[in-house]
Amino acid sequence: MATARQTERTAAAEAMRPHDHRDCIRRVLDEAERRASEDRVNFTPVRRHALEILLESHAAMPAYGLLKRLDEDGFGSQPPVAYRALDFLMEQGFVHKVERLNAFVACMYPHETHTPAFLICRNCRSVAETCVSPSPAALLREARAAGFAIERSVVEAEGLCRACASEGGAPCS
Amino acid sequence: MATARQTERTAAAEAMRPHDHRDCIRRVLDEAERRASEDRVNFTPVRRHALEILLESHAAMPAYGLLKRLDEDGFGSQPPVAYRALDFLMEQGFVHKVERLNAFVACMYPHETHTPAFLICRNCRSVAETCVSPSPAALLREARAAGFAIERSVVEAEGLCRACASEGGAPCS
DNA sequence: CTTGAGATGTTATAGTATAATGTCTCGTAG
DNA sequence: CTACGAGACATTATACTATAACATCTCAAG
Repeated sequence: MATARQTERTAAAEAMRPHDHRDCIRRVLDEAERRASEDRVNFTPVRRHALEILLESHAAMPAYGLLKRLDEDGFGSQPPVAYRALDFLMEQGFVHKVERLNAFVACMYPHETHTPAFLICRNCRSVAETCVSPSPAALLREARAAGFAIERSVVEAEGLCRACASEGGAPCS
Repeated sequence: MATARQTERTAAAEAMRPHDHRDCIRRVLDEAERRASEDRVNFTPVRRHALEILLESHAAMPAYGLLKRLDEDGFGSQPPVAYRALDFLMEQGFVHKVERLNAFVACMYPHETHTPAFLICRNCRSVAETCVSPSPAALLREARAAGFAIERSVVEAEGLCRACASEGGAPCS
């Protein structure tokens, strides 16, 4: 597990650092492809293309931003086009919704179910996803005491990424 | 700190259990009142009444639900009425937004700044707030490695509360 | 007095999401 | 072969959430 831990430790740092983004895209897209065919789900062109669009950056994209892109690329202009694709991608775990932003990001860890945690830059909207352990022990204790069955949870942390901080809060290039 | 820990351990259980809710209301309202006068902020009638409305239950209330109530009680019918009151209450830490629901709940711990964690029933929308420790160590490590400065964070856990589970998922009475 | 900040009033609009219904396609059971 | 049913997609309409922009009021400090 040495490599896994290494990856986990530096995932957010990597996501926020300039890097060859085509690698992210290819890696995640391949994995999604594989999972989809394995699970016998219908990874149609509009769904695949929606994922590709979301993979283009680590920033969260609003549904209507995605819709605009899909429309430009000939997939239709009505809201359900985007929301249906997003619903599918979220069901498969390929995409997460960042509630704080009402926006969506491609999952960087599509290979495993997990509790996502996000570092959300309030300035440039970049979103670094990290794999943290499932809900903290304290929360699980609380839930058990309350007879509450946790089905899914998320951690959303808002702040300033390194790039925006060093620019004094100015927008990212 | 024995009492504090006791409280912390059972907070969610208490919130989700039937209880004399007037105690919650009075306790939190008194505390808010005290804090407001201490901080010299203007706890105006509409702001106070908005908090009272949110305190009436442990369920999350949408902004337009609050607005409807405020309107019925003579405080005006336009969206800014509700959103301004909510902005104030959130700034003071008297109210939290539950992003998952686009809805608002009165804070049960208005006496201290904290990282809220919510147990959100997907069925009846009841929200139990618990005081967990600030962001888990793993997330802080990630953030530090990424040069990301966390300013605020929240944990939102969705699931089924005891009441809804025992009713087979039927709505709460 | 006056003036400036905070609170509120009012109108308009932007942004997010889903309901409801119909059509199309394609695999498959009969 | 063909009728059926499920899933995907098309289309229209509408509901819900949130903020911009500007006018007015009030009251305490200078």
